[in-house]
Amino acid sequence: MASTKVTSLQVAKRAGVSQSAVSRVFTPGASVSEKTANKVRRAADALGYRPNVLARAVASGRSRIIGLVVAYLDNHFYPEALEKLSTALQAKGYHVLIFMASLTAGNIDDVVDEILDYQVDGIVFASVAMSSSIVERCQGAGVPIVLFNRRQDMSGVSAITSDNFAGGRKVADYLAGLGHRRIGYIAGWEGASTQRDREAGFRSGLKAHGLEMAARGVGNFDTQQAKQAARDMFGPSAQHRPTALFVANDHMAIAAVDVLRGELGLAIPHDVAVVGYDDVPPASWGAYDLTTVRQRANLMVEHTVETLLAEIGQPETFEPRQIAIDGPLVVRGSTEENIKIQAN
Amino acid sequence: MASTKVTSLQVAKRAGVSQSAVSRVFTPGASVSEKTANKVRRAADALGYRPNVLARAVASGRSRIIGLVVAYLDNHFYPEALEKLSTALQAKGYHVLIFMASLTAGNIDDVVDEILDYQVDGIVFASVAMSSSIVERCQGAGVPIVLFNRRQDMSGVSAITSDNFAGGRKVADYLAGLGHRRIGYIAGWEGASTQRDREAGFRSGLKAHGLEMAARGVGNFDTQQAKQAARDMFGPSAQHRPTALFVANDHMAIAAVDVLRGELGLAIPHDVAVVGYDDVPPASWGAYDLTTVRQRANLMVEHTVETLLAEIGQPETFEPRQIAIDGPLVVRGSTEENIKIQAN
DNA sequence: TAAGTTCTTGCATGCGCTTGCAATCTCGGT
DNA sequence: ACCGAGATTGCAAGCGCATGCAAGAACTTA
Repeated sequence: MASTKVTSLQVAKRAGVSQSAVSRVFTPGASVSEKTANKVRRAADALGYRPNVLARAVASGRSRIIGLVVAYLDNHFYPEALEKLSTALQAKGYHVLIFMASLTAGNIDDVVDEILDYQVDGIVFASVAMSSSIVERCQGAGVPIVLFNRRQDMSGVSAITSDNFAGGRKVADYLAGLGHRRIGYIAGWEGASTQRDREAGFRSGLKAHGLEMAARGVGNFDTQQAKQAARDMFGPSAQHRPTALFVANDHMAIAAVDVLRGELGLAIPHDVAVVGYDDVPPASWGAYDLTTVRQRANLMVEHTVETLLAEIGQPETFEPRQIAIDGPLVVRGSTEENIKIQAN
Repeated sequence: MASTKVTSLQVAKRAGVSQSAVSRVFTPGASVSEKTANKVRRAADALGYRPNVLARAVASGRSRIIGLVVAYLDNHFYPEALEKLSTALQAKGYHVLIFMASLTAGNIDDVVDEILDYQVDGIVFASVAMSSSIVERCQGAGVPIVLFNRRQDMSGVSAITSDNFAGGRKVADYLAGLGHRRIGYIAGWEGASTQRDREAGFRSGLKAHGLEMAARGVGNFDTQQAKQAARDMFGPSAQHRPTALFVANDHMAIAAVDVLRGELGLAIPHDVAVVGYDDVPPASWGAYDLTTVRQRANLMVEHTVETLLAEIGQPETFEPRQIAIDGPLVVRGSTEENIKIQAN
């Protein structure tokens, strides 16, 4: 019904109250009597009035917009997280403004500037390499930030990750427990804490069993590189092939499986057992049935939202949090023949 | 360096010009001399000034925010599209505010209200069922909309899709050409034009070859339902199994393959050839190697952006566009034994 | 019932920026 | 050196809403 742009002033006139009264009615916790609130609501409904979020933002200094910086959406873990994050924030009255840090700027710093231009109330960095200049900029602007799926040992910024060290360790324990003695590893990108922690945990686990990494390739979280690493490690020219392979994430692990099985004709798990990390949906698909460490996206998102909103709410008393969420090892057919208990 | 919130007024003072001069310097196409522009830029840099996008938005009525409504991100086609869309819009100076229409409201109408509250300059609906009330609301608010991957035969709203009819037809042509005579189909959700068009094209293609659909299941774009449909169609109790199966999208096709191969022990393509639709990344993974019709996400996004910006730019002279982009049939190993020419 | 509280409400101002308008400049042409 | 067209510039009035403040209303308490 509403023609265009109904303002609070129009509602005020129709309701016979002041504009500020209207504003108060739409501001939770403001002081208004039931009576005027009703008058205002009636008028607002009749006119189809809805507060202008942007005007509200410039007036109040709070935009209820959260910036999300994300590097790539290839790895299915991120769309999943994005979906949950957006939904969770929506439920709290916030909304997500997306910024792709990938191809575009190359320079995350530029992206951060763009975000700040929008007066966001907070920023979530999903798997993005931080620099101290970024942190400074945000802190200078008084904008809380939280790292998602990345840890940074730097001036108190909050970071939510899964417990990658523990996860890596679990993999080592598990594979060693299965009797494997020659275990290879395909690493992710060194710049990522997820990679470093997973590998550290894995090595620590191996060590505890008196083992060492039998071979190491680098995939940089890229499928092509992961494939090449798998070829190098298991190809015809390779000697002393590992009997088990841990890959730093599922995305690469799947690529590796394709090489092992499709190109090299190896049977999984008979010739080589494969373990990934993340438990993205494709990991459970029949053709891969990949043993992996689950990242509990739900929990991670929950903590991310809670942490961010906590800091937005109480900037001065807020203490940065570094949360690492433990996730279970999900055993599937890529490591044990008999495992066919598949849920679905 | 900047402490907090540098305003145009501060820049103006420092540069010795009026506040409006500063504004003009940061407004492309405004009238400013090189001389003052330089003074202003120098001052702005020194102070670390950046225009407040929100204030600009309320003053000018243009927010440079595009709302994106998306139902689910499971189907990998959407993250991909989202990534490209966001990147493309970013390049044009716009940004994407995400709204999940899935679990949350149930009621898309509420989501639309929320979006409009943000004074977005336009809205992209990705695979969302539209209602005329939504369209009215947006038109009433003067906000251009474009449907992505959905068509709606309704009051001139723009819609960008792939040419699903042609795609379905190609599949029929192709399978018939391979000699298949009993071909099954697993449908998507009836409410989606993609489903209807693909099926219509497919049927039309079969007919041209003197064939009819040999079996039909319904997957509603959901993997579980697709699996069940596959079981029903190819399970032990089924008779006259089709020799080929067309599934309305890759997401379901992969699930179907898992059932056919994993549960029913059928060989693909020997026992049954499978074709999907979308060409999402997993379709090309070694374990599936799925023949499919490619949706050219890049082109679709390009047209979406162009259409939206065209309408934003010239609302009065704009003519709604319905664009259907043709995509090639990508032949892989799920339909022909010898196809192992895989790009990567 | 009067004094004292606690609630409500309107006023006025401002958030940071855009933009129509009118005044001022700049310059080429003669 | 003078005039007019076009380019610059500052002024001031908003954009739609939030919010401190002070005045008025409503409610307590004795």
